[in-house]
Amino acid sequence: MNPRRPTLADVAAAAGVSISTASLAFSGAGPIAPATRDRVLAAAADLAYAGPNPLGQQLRRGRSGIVGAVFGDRLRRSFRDPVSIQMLDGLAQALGAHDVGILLIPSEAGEIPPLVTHAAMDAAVVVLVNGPDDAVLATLARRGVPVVVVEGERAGPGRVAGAGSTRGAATANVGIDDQRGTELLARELRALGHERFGVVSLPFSHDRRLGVPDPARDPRSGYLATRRRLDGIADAGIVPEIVIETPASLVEHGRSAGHAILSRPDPPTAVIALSDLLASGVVLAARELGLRVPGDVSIAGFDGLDLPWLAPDVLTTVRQPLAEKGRLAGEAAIGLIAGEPVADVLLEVELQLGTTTSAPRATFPTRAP
Amino acid sequence: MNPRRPTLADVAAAAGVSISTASLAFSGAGPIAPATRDRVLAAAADLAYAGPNPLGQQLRRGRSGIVGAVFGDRLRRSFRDPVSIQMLDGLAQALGAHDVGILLIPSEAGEIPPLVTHAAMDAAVVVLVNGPDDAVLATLARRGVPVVVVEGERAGPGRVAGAGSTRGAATANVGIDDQRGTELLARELRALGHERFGVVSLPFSHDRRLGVPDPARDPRSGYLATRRRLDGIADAGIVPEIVIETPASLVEHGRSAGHAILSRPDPPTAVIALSDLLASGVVLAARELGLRVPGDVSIAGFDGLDLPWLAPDVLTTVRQPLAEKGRLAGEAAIGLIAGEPVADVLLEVELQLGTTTSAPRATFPTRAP
DNA sequence: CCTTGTGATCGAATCGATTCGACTAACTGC
DNA sequence: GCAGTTAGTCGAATCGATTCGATCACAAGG
Repeated sequence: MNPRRPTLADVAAAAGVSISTASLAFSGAGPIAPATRDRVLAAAADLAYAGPNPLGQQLRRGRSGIVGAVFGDRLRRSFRDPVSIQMLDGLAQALGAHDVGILLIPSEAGEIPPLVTHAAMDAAVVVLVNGPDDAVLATLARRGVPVVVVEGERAGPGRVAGAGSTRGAATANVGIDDQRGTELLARELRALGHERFGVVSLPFSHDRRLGVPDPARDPRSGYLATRRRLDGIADAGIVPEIVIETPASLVEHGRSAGHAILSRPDPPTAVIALSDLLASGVVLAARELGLRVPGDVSIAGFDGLDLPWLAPDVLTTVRQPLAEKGRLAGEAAIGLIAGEPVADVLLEVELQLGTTTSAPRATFPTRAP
Repeated sequence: MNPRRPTLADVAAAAGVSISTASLAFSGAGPIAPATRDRVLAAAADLAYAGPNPLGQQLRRGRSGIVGAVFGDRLRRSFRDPVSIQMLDGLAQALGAHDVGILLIPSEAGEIPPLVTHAAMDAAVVVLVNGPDDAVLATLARRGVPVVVVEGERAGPGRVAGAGSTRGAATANVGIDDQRGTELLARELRALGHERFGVVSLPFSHDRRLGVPDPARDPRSGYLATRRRLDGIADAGIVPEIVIETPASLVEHGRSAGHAILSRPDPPTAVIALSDLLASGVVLAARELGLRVPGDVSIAGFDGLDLPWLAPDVLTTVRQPLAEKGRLAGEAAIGLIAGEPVADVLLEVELQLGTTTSAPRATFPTRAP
């Protein structure tokens, strides 16, 4: 159709000015006579020139205006979870305020997506990290891409980025206090009088399965947030009677796990699920089994989501500031790109009591109905 | 720290070869002696050179390797809907197969996001379009970005892209047969004996509200998919007793609308919701009002999602191939980028009967319990 | 009248790669 | 032994912009 899109040079020629002047007309960075600018813009309109080619700008500036968002799974799975979405929403807000775009990078287990190795990005936000030696992090470090890790290794005071031989670029951490969250929850349930616990866990590692964890697979090599939440339960001095690992934070997995736990001969009186979606599945399972919540079994979650379909029940849970977490991750990325020193962030969580927890049913029936 | 990242020129110098030869060592496009290549790669490893700078490649190739995905709303809202997610998942798969990344572009009502005007992209996928004169589409056309429209204007046989003065780039359409979908659904309910209908609608336009539609606002200027689904109901010869517009496809909005419709003095016997999420909210509302589904009221949706929390009910709905739609949109984008002619796609939908619809309760009670 | 200052414009270098055409040297075939 | 290939390498142009420093004209100041 058309031989070629017009370039700044074409516009300059048509307006009878030099390329540098034409550039000034668009960027406004430098003195230019209003008449000249108008002439250039008129010529641009004439040629249907839609503004400077971003590719040229990017090369010149050494910036792509893009931050990669690496999620540790297929989008279908990651994004069925409102937790990821709210995070992403906060991230988009923070980056959008600086005209920075988000490049979506789903990362299947174990593989390094080509986008991680080849795509242009000024920084990356990596969510759901396995260990600190994650291959994705290593690749990004080698490329010199500044990285914000969300829910990764807990930051120490004197933390230094870039392990190994490769001098990696700057790194920042953003996360919540998972461990304290489940500890609060577990202590609360203990205080209510519960002594026998079941736990429905998030996946330990990329190697997803459903069932009772295999001791041979060390949870300590798995998702850090999962490990911390389990540790929090242990911190409260609780040893669960049964732990069931799920392949993902989804209602249906919670439901299966709930059935597995609650249809045992003498089920625990309290079930802690490591996410709200899982917990809501456990509530559904309890209802299906004819158990009253919290009369027969107390159920608690983690995240603080709105779960409209659980009405009239309201889940007892630990609220974490999800959008805030995303926003801070975005701002950290912006800071790293600007070359500023960026401090690690650990967000506080908050116990939020709902209607799904209460004291366990008495072993000896009381006289009240 | 380090003065500057090494470039291909540095590597070439270190290996004692020319820049062009060094380039060959990485790209493999052209003859090169194995020994030379090894020398170059060794030098690269030595300098911690992580491969050619994408920015340089992009400028040279004239391709960014990025497709923009424009969603007509905040991510938080768009992505709380599994419909968008599954689409996005299919899109990511198709584009990922060609090493093309997705740039996320949330687009608030009315505004043109800066990313649409400034970001580098080889093509764009635009979802949830208002009218064909959408400002975003116009901007992309002016920039010469090929566009795949999902759920936009229905394609005619001799469709020509680029309205107005700007010779826009190529365009393709991908969508489903919404109209036929709701028509099937409505006919089915009619065949069951229903005569009095309520409709819970998706938003008509960006101007979101909740309530009975204002006749002053012409739905014909709003979301095309919403309009088509309403038209399908009309095609079945049905005039609903009440239509309620919701601000978004979310369970809680369906629940509110369900309460509004079902708590009327003499409610309709069948409610058609234009999405499954809305329909599931209506089911919840019915349960809360003590109505039996489908005994007292039949409820149907649209999309064909898994709704685990509705168990043991299974929604009667119209299944649309969501991931497939995303995949096809991605492949269309790839085709447009390659400059191939791309045909419009209209995907078939399928009526899927569940447990939430049946014949209406008889006006004269039958003797059976 | 000459100097100094300033606003407007331009030329050329630069960002980091790819790729075409030219050149060299070694190798084949007669 | 010489013409014709061919594999390997290199120089230079190119992609489309930004930006620094130089130039030039004109006005103000002494």
